[in-house]
Amino acid sequence: MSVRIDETDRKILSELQTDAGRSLDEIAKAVGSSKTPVWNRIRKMREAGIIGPPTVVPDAEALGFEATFFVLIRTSEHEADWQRRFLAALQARPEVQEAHRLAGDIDYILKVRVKNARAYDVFYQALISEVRVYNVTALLSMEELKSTRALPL
Amino acid sequence: MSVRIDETDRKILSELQTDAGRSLDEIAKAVGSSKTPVWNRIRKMREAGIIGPPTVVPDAEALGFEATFFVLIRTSEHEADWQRRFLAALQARPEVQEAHRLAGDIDYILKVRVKNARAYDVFYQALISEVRVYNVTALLSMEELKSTRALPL
DNA sequence: GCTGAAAATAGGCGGGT
DNA sequence: ACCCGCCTATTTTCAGC
Repeated sequence: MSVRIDETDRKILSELQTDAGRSLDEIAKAVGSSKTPVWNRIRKMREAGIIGPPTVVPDAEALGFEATFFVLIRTSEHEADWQRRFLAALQARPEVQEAHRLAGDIDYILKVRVKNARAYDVFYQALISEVRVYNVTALLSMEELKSTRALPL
Repeated sequence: MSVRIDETDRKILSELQTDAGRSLDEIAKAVGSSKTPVWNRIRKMREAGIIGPPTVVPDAEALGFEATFFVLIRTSEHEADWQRRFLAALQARPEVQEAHRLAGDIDYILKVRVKNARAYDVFYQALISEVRVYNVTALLSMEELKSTRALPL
């Protein structure tokens, strides 16, 4: 399932992940190639699922999402059914922007974006009423120092 | 500096943050409006900085970035100069995808994406050689259950 | 697999309502 | 402020090399 990506593909991705709004001509010039081959490579990478659709990142602060929490979760339950319900709950809640299953002491970490601390409490109460967790620690972000999804290609 | 966003703007943002690749006509139809007003609203939101340029999210796994760490950092140093250097180090390192200054016990959390555990160690050694930290805990992600930057508008 | 051009489509802009 | 249609740029396809 691993895909072979050459240097040109990497350059194209690098351009797209910083600004996908430019014309093919500009991107082609930036990577030292021409329109058609660049277009073909992008199409192939889309089909291979290496890149998703272009998206726009809204400014959370400007839209009133002023509270970000990182939530560390321990659970004592590790049965398949519990996991399935927990996963479904995370997927269903739009305030959960990231969810990872971890190795070690802490079982899960979530990144939760909400309008304010009050809204976090609503989320938290709803979550623990849906699935049983052993211990939850919420870390409140005071300042977002960096936020990107760009990979160092 | 707060911007007034009405229901139509919210709908447009909602469309754009899931797929910015569709034509203006399609988006206009989806939000129940027409080309010109939608275009004007998008332009205004871009100018106001509410949305950045369209970008494409590459599939990290497919590109060989197979290790994600969440790094919890405690420090004893809180002088302005230390903070400045720490911030500069984070900005300069492309493997740092997120960095937040926290309230409470733990001072900072980072999300670090690297090719493998070995690469994380390289990053870690480089970081602690640049800035002094008191305590570092790395949480290794076993599975990315959810990852989005979309806001619930 | 690249080039260049042709066809299809969407962005951008002005006038009208 | 929105709707409509024109013009232009860009995307997408397809021939030939």
